[in-house]
Amino acid sequence: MKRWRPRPDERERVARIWQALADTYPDARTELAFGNPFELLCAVILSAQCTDVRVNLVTPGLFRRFPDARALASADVAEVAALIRSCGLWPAKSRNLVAMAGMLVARHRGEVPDTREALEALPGVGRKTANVVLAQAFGVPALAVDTHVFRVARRLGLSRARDVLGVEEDLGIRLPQESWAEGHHWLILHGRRVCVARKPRCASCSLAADCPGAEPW
DNA sequence: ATCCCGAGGG
DNA sequence: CCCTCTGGAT
Repeated sequence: MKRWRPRPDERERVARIWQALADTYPDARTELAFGNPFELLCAVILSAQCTDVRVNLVTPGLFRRFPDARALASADVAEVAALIRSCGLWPAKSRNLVAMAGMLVARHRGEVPDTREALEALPGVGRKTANVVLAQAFGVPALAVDTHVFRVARRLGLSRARDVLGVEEDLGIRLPQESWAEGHHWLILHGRRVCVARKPRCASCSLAADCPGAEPW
């Protein structure tokens, strides 16, 4: 089995893409600002299938009532559900939040672990959520690939954009070291504002010069 | 009607 | 691989 290597021209293209995203979305860092890894982890779990606006609406109340893993671990699931109801998927999310906090207390002294294995072992935490926490809370090079990121990568025609791992590798090769925390947000914003699912606004896309599918779609 | 800052389960 | 779970946006 031959080891995959990015072609030089694609490396340069990806570098240009990151630069364009950085220039286009200088406001990305402030969109999700949380005080500690615990709050970040909870907020990312809440954000599944739901906009950041609604997440930011419920998190203040949630964290005031349950400030840390120890408090949340002994919470009544129904009370958590009531606090996060407007975020959607609340049956699973509330159950997972309490169970997740319980595991933080039982296995990690109430702290958020900093390894992929430990994070993905938490209930309600998959690869995407683990990558967000790794990158934003611990500065670990990990690109979170959600449906927005995946769609953008696919339209850009990146060589391994057939699956999530391929997208991580395609885009990760040229993400600047100091930008791991924001890279994910740039792509999210781009996927929401410009490279939208139904009718992408290619005319006002800052990546159009490097996108093979700029016109049709 | 379709899709989404997913994950778990069949 | 498929499906379901919520509510909101478009």
